[in-house]
Amino acid sequence: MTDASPNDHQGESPEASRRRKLDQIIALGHDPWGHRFDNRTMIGDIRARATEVKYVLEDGTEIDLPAESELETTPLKQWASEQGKGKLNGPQVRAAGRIVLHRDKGKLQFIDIEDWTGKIQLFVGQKQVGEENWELIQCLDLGDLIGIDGMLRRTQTGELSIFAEKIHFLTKTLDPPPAKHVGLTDPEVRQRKRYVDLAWNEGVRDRFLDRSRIVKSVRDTLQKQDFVEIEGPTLHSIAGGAAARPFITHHNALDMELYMRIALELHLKRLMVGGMERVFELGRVYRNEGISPKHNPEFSMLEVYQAYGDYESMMDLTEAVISDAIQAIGASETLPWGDKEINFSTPFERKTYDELFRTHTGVDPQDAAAVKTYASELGFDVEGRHPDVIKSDVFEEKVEDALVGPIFVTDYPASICPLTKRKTDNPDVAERFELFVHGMEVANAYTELNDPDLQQKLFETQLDGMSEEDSMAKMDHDFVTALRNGMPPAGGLGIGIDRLVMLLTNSQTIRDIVLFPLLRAESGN
RNA sequence: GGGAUCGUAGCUCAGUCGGUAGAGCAACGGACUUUUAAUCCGUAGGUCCUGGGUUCGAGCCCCAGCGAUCCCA
Repeated sequence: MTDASPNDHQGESPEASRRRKLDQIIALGHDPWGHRFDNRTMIGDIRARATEVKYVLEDGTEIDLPAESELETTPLKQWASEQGKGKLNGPQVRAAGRIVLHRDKGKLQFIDIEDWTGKIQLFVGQKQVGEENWELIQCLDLGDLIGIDGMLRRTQTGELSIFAEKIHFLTKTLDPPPAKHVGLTDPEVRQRKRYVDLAWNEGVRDRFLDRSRIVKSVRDTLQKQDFVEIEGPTLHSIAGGAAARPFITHHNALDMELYMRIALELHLKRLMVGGMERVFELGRVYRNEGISPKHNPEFSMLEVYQAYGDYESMMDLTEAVISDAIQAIGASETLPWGDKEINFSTPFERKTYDELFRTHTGVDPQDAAAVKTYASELGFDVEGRHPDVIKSDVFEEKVEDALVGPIFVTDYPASICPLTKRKTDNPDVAERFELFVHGMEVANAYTELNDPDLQQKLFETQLDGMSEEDSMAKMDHDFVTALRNGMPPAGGLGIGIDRLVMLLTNSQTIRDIVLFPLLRAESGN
């Protein structure tokens, strides 16, 4: 070692210490930023090879080790001495990962490394790796990325470990990691520095990997049923298809206002006019509204359209999408939700809007005067408002939050559904359902309105007491023209992917399942 | 938009009545070749979110701002 005085580095910050080691790594002739590292085995796969570790007696007899569960109670050292003289032998392996724990016993170090399939302990001895490699090992810090060549064996206590023959330096981490086993707790920092959250907080990476599996599963389910995925425009000249305030932007060359899309609906329906009989899009939509545990301004939406179907075919499809997604993450039909549970066994419960309204309010949904009185007792502004708008306010307040589900709420008041086909025998009721789970709206589906004249009329009708922002009815002449060219009768379905992921991963806030949720810009930057 | 709570070492958190800024982990020096959040001895480390105010004196009290979390609209 050097002849530096004992307290040479006293008082240096954790970061300065890491920079000093970085320089030392360079001085030792290594690249602190590493290079390609071929032929490694994922740690999960290495762990699966534990059974290949044998105890070999002096006469060459190979004996299987006791099961992992027995090793917890019986020290391996004691077991080995009962078998007779011999030594442990296992496969030669190469791994790479981040240093997540470090126990320094002087001339012997135990280093736990982690890749995205698991963790494993490294047994690193000065004598075993040689003087040159040992000097490099003195430059390791928590968070560094290293590679290792060695034999897979077990320690005396039975811990599966790679016994290092050579350590390769792959990348220095200059920022000190958060407290071990505690990680980052400040939700703001966890979101701003998602890389740290992912690298160090328990379960975060798995949750986002589950999100990917769910999204893949949704696509697989639809593709198995011959739906094709398309990519519609995200810049719209009319922000239609939903009731929401859009983000507004501007195209310079055309000198025109454009809106970030708030829904996928109207372009997918245009495609059905064009003969694309089963289409879907799974993509981002943008709504310029408040941020809450259930709302991020940009979020992922699935919309599916099936020619010659109706809203009941969409119920079956919804159940298939969700059941398959649960399987894809290896979960069971009964999932935890905070201190409650969700039972996703199919078929989901189905109840009509009016039925639920009556149950939860005790008011006859057909009696507009009674509903109005009830609403004003709840403190709603009722004067000059359309009866169905009033009813809808009450429904949101008294019914939605009380729904545990999963439950399909069916048959909505037609007047608040300007894009939905009416029931043949009752034009006041729309063939629509919404799926609710623990008060959250997860899916929304219609038998699609394909009558161009009625569509035009509904676009022209602004319900009393409903602002343009609250209405789905935004005149879109081109869409009406499309319908005049023949859109088949169809079922359409929208699923909020973020909410589905929340429910399946027991995440109470959308910010835990969106990698980079919108945050205010950091001050000082 | 309104209300409540919070912001202290790299991380997690204490901080009493307004009176010299604390711990654990991480870091640094030392001991240890079978440890499991290793252990033991020692050392260093602070823009107490920002700006004002009250006070002999403010991490603490008051005002404003910034940021966050939760609830409500």
